[in-house]
Amino acid sequence: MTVEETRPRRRQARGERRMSEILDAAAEVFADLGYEKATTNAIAAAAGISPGSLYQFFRSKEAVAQALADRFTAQMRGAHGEAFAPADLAAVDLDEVIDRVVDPLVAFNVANPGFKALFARPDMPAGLAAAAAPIQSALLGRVEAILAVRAPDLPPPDRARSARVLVQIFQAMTPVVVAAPEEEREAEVRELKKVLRGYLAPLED
Amino acid sequence: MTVEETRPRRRQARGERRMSEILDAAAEVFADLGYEKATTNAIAAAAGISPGSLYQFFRSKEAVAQALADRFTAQMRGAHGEAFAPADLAAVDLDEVIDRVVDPLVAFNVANPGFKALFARPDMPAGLAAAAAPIQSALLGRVEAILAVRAPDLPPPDRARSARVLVQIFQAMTPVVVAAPEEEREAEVRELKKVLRGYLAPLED
Amino acid sequence: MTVEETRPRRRQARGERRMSEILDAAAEVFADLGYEKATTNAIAAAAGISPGSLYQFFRSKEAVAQALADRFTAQMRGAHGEAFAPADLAAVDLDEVIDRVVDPLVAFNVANPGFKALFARPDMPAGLAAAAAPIQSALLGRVEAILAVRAPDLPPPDRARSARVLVQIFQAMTPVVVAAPEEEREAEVRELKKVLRGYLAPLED
Amino acid sequence: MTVEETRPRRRQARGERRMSEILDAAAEVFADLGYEKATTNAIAAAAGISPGSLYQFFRSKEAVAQALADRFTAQMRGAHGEAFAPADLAAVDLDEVIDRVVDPLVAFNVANPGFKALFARPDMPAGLAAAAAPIQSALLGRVEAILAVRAPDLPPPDRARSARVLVQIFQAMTPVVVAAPEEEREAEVRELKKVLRGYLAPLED
DNA sequence: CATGAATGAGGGTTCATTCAT
DNA sequence: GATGAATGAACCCTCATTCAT
Repeated sequence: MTVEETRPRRRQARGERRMSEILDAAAEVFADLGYEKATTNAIAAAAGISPGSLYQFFRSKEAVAQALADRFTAQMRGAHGEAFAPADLAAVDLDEVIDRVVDPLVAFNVANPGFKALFARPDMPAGLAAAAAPIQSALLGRVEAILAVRAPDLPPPDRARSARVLVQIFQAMTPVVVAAPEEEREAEVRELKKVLRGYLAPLED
Repeated sequence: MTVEETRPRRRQARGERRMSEILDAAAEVFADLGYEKATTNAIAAAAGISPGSLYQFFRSKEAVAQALADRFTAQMRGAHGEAFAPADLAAVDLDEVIDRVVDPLVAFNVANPGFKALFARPDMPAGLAAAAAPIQSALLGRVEAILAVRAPDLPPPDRARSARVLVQIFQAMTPVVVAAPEEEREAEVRELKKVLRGYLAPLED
Repeated sequence: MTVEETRPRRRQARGERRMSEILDAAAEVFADLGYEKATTNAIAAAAGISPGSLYQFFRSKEAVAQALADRFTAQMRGAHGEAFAPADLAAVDLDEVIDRVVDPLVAFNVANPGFKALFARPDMPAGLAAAAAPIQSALLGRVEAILAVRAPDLPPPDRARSARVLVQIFQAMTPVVVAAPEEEREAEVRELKKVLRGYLAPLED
Repeated sequence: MTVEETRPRRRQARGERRMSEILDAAAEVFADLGYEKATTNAIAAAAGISPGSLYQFFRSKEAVAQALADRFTAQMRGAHGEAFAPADLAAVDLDEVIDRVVDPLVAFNVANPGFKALFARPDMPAGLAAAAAPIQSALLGRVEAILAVRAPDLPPPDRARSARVLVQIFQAMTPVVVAAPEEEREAEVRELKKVLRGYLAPLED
């Protein structure tokens, strides 16, 4: 009994490990070559498996990217999950609000350079954009929530647009921050925050 | 004499028209599919010619993209060539400075939706990035020049960085502006300008 | 009347000159690149005409090679036409017989490097080999005739075979002779003659 | 252990067999059509595989020809490897020397009709000629060695030239020998030997 | 007749995917 | 489950040939 349960479980566990390894490899290859130029054979090789094995875990190249997107989404959610929780959001300084939102996001992007490398590319199958959507909309929702507290007079439609603008700014500057050498990263982040602040401050009056 | 001169001229004219048509088609196809997925046969078909004909005008797929880049560069230079000229740049209102820089650029991007579509993609051969570089650095230089006048106290290194940030913001938000439906474009542009102003204003003191 | 006759004649003359120029160009290009790699456009360009014009004179690439072969054949016939004539063939020294046959052939091949370059290649359409056949068989016939006089005891079938062998030797060594630098050509020809002599001498007894 | 070793070995064996089959097919197609006109798809089809499979074993069309050249070289080396060994080369009859050199070479060429067909063509990429060079120079070297013993008075430069001439004769006449119908082959070989003898004999005095 | 742009079949090669082992 | 050879459609590009001017 114990044996019978253990074996499948081990199998499953090994399978999940394999999938994870494949995704690691895929993240690397996608980051290096871009979605189009990355070959499934290259991903399989980077994962130390055969092309055939890759297809035992993923139905297609796109499915690999999808799964990678999902994993990124999950990781990201974890990364800044509780950042916004405090109810005293209204009381705190604007700069601190920005810090609390931006810092974990930057940390995540620095830790996962493959993320932007994959999703910044507009040359991916439609399905991929969909996979990236949840994370985008989660971020959007939270920024809107913050605006609702910090700029209560802003009419909802304007609020939605402003949130979009803020997210856009962030996403535009992230690649530069990630690509910057360690010692200049701090300065780049400061600029990013300046931009956000310059746009946010007038909304708060 | 007239005849002898006319014939080559006509030929040349026809050739240039064809090249232009091919570039139009290429802009469309590249915009739709991205550089990698765009096939030379598709471009030829979109231009209403045979694959072989395309190669009478362009040595390779990359050469087509190169030529397209060059054409964009030339068009863009024309589009906002004199926008910055006024020597009274120091006297004028910040909002007007922004208007004078942003408006022609937006107009160009709206008129040439393929531009961003092609150059936003990081999956292109090295040569292409080089083709896009002049326009980017021209823009950068002008923004720096403006900063030199409007924020003379800013140390040059900071000035360079600020210019980069401003250009980045612009380039990040342009796709949204271009993609927006006619009736909302104005509003999007307003937001873009707000962002730029929010970042610029503190630098001027 | 005079006019009516003159114009066509001039036309014809010009046409024949054009054809000749094309063949000159073709000989060069074929010699440089080989039959397969030579493009009709390259031949036309070398002849200073347009691709379309080439096809006004020759129905196809193969036809050009055919005509070139024919011209070579004619030239060659002229080159050593009377070399064998003397009835005193039986009296003369073997070495002189060889000289009288070999020298004009070598001279022709040196003067027309394109000849071997084109016909030494086995990658040509079947028709071309046919075009080269007459010259080959003419040469063969004359060598047989010589053998008939110099080695009258040789049974005809053996004679034919020997003739073939002699021609083969000659054709095998010609490219080397042609390719040799001026100052070594003489020595190469001497070797060629030695080989021929070594094979011929025993037949004469 | 046995199993673990057997599997890769089988794989390798199958791979080598496939490579060999492809080379067989290539030899045929190259022989029929020449290097240029031979298409990789035709080779693949002749080998009973798909175009893609061919490229699993050979990086390019040229690589196929290269490998074919290498195989020919190896086979040929084996074919007449020990033919020249005897130290009593000086004592033996000239005719027997010729027999011992010519017979295995002829046998090889009869057994591998594709060999000459491929290497006689001057229209191949530069790399191919290089692949054929070793065999040529090996033959050349051995002939020179023989001359050194049989015609010791010949000055080295003359010896080199004579060796070249002998090899040339052989290579020029081989195609005819190979192409000859079975029952006439013997006679052709006899002629070939006569030519060689006629050139060699005077050198020996 | 000349021109040279236009044609389009076909060549070498790649790669996502499948399948026999 | 794993392997990696096999597949074949599709890509970029060439070139012999045609045809409108």
